[in-house]
Amino acid sequence: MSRAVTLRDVARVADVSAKTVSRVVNGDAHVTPSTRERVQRAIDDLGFEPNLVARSLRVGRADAIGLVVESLADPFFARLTSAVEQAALERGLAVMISSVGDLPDREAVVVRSLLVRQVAGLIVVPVAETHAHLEDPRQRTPVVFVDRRPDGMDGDAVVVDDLAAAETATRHLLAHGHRRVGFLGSQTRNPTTRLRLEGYRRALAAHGVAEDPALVALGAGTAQTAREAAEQLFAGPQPPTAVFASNMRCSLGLVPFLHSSGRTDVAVVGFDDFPMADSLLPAVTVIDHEPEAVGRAAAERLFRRLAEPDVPAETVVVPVRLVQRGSGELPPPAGTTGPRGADGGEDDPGRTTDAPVQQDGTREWEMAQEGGGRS
Amino acid sequence: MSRAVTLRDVARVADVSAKTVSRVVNGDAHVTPSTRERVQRAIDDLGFEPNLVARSLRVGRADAIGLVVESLADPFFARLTSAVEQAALERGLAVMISSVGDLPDREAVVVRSLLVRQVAGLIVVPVAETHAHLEDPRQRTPVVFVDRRPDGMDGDAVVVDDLAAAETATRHLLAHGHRRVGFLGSQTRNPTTRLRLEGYRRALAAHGVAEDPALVALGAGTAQTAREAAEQLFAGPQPPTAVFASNMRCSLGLVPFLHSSGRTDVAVVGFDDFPMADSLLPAVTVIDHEPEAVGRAAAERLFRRLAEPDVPAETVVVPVRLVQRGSGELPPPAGTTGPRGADGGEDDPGRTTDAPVQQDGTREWEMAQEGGGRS
DNA sequence: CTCGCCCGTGTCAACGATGTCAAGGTTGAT
DNA sequence: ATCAACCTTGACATCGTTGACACGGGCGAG
Repeated sequence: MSRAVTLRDVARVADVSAKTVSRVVNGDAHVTPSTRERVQRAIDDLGFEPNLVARSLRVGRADAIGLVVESLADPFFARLTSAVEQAALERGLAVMISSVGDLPDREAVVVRSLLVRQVAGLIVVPVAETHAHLEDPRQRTPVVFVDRRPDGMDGDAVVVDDLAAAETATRHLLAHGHRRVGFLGSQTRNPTTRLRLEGYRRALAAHGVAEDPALVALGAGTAQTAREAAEQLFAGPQPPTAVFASNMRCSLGLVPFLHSSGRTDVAVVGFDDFPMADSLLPAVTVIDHEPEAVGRAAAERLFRRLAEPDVPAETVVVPVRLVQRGSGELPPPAGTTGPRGADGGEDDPGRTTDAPVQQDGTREWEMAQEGGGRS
Repeated sequence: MSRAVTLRDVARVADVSAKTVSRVVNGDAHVTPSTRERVQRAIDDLGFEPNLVARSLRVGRADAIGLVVESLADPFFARLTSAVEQAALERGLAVMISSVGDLPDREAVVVRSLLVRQVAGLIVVPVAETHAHLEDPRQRTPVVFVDRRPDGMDGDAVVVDDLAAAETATRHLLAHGHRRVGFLGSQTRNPTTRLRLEGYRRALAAHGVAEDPALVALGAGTAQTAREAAEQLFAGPQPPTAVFASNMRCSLGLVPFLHSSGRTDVAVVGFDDFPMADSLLPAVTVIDHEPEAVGRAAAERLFRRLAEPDVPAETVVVPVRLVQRGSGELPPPAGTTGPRGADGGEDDPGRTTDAPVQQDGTREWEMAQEGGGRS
């Protein structure tokens, strides 16, 4: 259990000052090659590794970023996390990760726990109802919001156009003749859910369909509770003939329920693609957005801000697309349909791009200046 | 952009020394109530938050643990990570995470990057071929291996009995009459894959079935490459009638391939449960082990070691069970079967527990002293 | 040749917290 | 009353690194 090797140890062996060793370690150009070589040899001989905690204290910032997500068990956030971690590693930054779970109040706690560790920046999936706990720290630590933006806060964000995407999904079902379209979501205090619910409502309104409160099931925070919410949705006297599952966990609860109860005739569109979606019968139609793309965009945005603290805030809108696989194109059972035929003419065949611009596969994203495009 | 509030600032306001503030912050009992109250008020007034980086430097350890997994995009590791993070949060520890991806050499890099940040301990899913890069640091930083144990290393570990589980899975297929059973796995330098392949071989041998190299497909590191490997498996003149997918990514590649090519008559047993497995037709039979249980057990083990560095190393074996859902019980097509009937008498009906002991739902795990149970 | 500049290197202090030790005060036992 | 033991509190050094600054020497410009 010998003490770790420090700069001073190296300095003694190389017969220079600690400062010079520091210069070599940090690749400072102002070191004579011969000195550099001597120091380097001492470093190698002793197996010196710089203590990043000490460095962090000295420079006032840890070389780590914090990531706060809703749930790591959700494959969407897991893949997002993976992309962030990847991008951070390329820049030599560590990633401290925290998940909030379904206790929104914990967001403030985990954010604080990251801030006291002096993270250089934060990427946050906002979950809490208010974000006052972020206002103050943002003066010192840049924050990039991802997946959604908290109410009334400006700043950098990487989002999808939830409202438009949800409206598209719902219109898709309506266009296939459904009039009793269910909505499955988590909490309305979750801004994402609220926006998606609003999109759902707009689609209904556009089609002149009155909203039936019995068709809106909320409280689906996990696959388990989503399943229960779905059960209730179908327990009523007039169950839906189609359902919009407004996030991956909802799909993961809804779809197994429909399968296990033999209701695979119900049309489904899910928000977020999920594993196996295209191997089910029918395969599940989804609104897809790549979590890796979202994660990477958020990380890049944060890095840019760390490099240039004073550039104006940007909102990156990640495109989504409707992937038609079958479940979303099921017709309603005879007798429940409205005036339109089952083959609604609203959608393009095949894969339809509903987002403002199509991703081109590189890292070019549509960028919108602050405030653009949100309602 | 005002400077952060420090101990000294609080000390000045409360008219005490910095040391006393430190005592209050750390709950030291030797402070007069009146002083404590005065200091506390100053802390609240100023909004003081201790700088954990400074504390870490002083005490020589960061209050964070490192977690190194193979891939966060794999839901198994994502859920494991979630459990570790949860357990760490309860103890006020941060979690720094790194994934290795499919470049085993990166393991040493990411481990190093965590060590220089002075993590108090590491939880590592071993991926690299050698773990010499861990030998030395382990003197200072405890390491718990999880999911598998690297060759020839002792120390704390939380594992599943890969060999026995894979043998069980393969026997299950053989018992249902299959004689051409395929194996889908990643790399044989991955100890997990090697053990599972060995289990597969033992099952074949036990049933007197000769191994056919054409039925062993390796190199499936991602769902995509797994799909390609599966395609090759079925491209040969004598394709398998059953396949053992030796990890989740393999299942995630194999199953969609079988579905999209209309080969849902092929029997499948997967290692690791995956989302939607029970909603597919046929539902997928799997060897299930709870990633949350594995993660939590690893975290608990690490915490115990941090508290008592000198207790002997322990290996925690997490139980697995075979979950029969249909795909693993499919009979071989007529004409390919051996002497046994389709309804092999080897397995119990319903859910079978193959691990040494059944988990009882609490945190009691079967503990094995070092060296027990591995071959 | 001299002045000034830059280059290589070193000295010193500081980042913000805490361990060590000691001072002064109080309490209790004799 | 006296002394020991204890309690509260503070001064100081220190964790390992880096920023600010200084110093001496070489070199180019005038």
